[in-house]
Amino acid sequence: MTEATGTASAARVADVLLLFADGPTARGVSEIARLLGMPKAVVHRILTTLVDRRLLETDPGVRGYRLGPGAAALGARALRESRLREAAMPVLRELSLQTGETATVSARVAGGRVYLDQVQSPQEIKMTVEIGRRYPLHAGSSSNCILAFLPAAEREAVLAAEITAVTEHTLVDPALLQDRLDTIQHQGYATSAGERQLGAGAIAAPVFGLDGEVTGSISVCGPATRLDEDTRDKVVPLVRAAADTISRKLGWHGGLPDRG
Amino acid sequence: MTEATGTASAARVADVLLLFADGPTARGVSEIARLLGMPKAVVHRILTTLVDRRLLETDPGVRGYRLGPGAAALGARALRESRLREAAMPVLRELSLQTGETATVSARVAGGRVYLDQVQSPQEIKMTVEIGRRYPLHAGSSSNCILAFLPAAEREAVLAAEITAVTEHTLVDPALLQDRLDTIQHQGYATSAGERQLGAGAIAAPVFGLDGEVTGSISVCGPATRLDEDTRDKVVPLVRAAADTISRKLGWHGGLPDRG
DNA sequence: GATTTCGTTCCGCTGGAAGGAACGGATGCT
DNA sequence: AGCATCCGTTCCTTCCAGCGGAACGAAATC
Repeated sequence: MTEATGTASAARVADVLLLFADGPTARGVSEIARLLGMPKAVVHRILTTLVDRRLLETDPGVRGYRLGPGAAALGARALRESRLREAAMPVLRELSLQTGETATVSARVAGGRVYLDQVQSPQEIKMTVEIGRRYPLHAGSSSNCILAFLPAAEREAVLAAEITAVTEHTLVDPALLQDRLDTIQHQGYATSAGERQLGAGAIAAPVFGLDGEVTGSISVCGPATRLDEDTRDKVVPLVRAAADTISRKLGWHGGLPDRG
Repeated sequence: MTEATGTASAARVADVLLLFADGPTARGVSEIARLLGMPKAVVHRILTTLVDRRLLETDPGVRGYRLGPGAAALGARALRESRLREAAMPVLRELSLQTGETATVSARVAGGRVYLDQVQSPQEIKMTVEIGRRYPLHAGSSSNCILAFLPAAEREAVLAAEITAVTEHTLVDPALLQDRLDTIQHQGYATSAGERQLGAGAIAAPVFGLDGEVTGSISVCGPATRLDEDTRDKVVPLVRAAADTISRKLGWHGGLPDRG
């Protein structure tokens, strides 16, 4: 929204581009102009340039723009060479081995988080996630983990925004959600059951970067029937230890207020 | 290079971003400024903005910038929802079934092409490609296919640029390469053996978009020992037919000069 | 310790982008 | 069919935001 850093024109380009990260596959000039509060002429010029560079492409019938192969090349590399992902994967392999469930790693992005990668459970019935898909921060344990450890200002901005139920088990009351975030912040991990996907359970812990800010989270997830309260006691310390290991790999060197 | 369309400032942003599509993982301000011929101050401002939007992130020791999770979110979606990919995948499944080899689909991007997706061969010894990785247009059959059907101006620009050998079997003489491109354009498909990767063989055909321009290519690839001259005669018509099917799905409705 | 090279900051000038308005085509509603 | 709306695109003038040369401190190299 506010652009204090860098140049406003570059921010406009980035904002236009990021609009394509979720929502409808194709968007039109007027729609984008309305969403970002820019004149249509400006949006049109930016879109033209991005098409020229193949970051976007025009939809067949000349109605609307969508992501192009240039963005694909960029993103595939971003996924492949993410520092968080590289630090997490060996730890996740271990974690998946210990628990027998799928282990995932997510990174914080503007407006939510994305799954960077996963190590799939060897079991026949298992949970898998969609790499690179963006999810909001208010539902699910991987999301809530990030939200709970965000700087207060950013956290409140998310809570103030509209909260839409993803499933019937999503917490939609901001006050209740705030309570849960307090608990998560206090105990250093998050659990969830069916908030983002029905029948799924997960245990997640936050990952911190060099500067001490939360850069993402990891989770162990599977069918809710297997991740019951008994197994949870066994899994929680494993997930927390794994998250710590990854944070340290990223250069983080601190402690959590109410942790350990 | 030349920016006649849209705005120059947006083009600068796109160019900075696209620089991260290949080459070193992390790049510095001065390096980018040198590569793009911009003042350091400008590059620095753009980078600052892109970091703010999480399309880029700063490397640990504050030395250099690299792709961030925002780019990952963008690109994952671009791959997932590419029209070319969606049109190609069912056809590639069929093609892989018929040939027993790996089938791939590539899209043209600035400075080369990227693999959008593949259907892997069921055999134990098989060839696989790296999704999202960018390759130059002068080596390999998937690449040459695109190059051969590019508008003359663009093709000559590629040929004029420096041609570096990827393996010992890469054609580096522009004249010889031009001859091959003529052949490909004439017969409507391309074959290669070990140009991009030693021991690998491939048969590729171009895919055209609504406007009749080549938007990418598909290939059947595997160990060179299995893709010999005998099997080639069987595979070529299958690949050509598959490419035609995909082109038609994309709204293309024309014929090739020396084809059929 | 000297020197190069880095990332970052400052500031005055100017040229390119902004953006309101108008156009023509497509679509949908009555 | 006629009307109204909404779309993408283009035009043109005004002005302010970004350009970019230069200077700075830090860090790496020799």
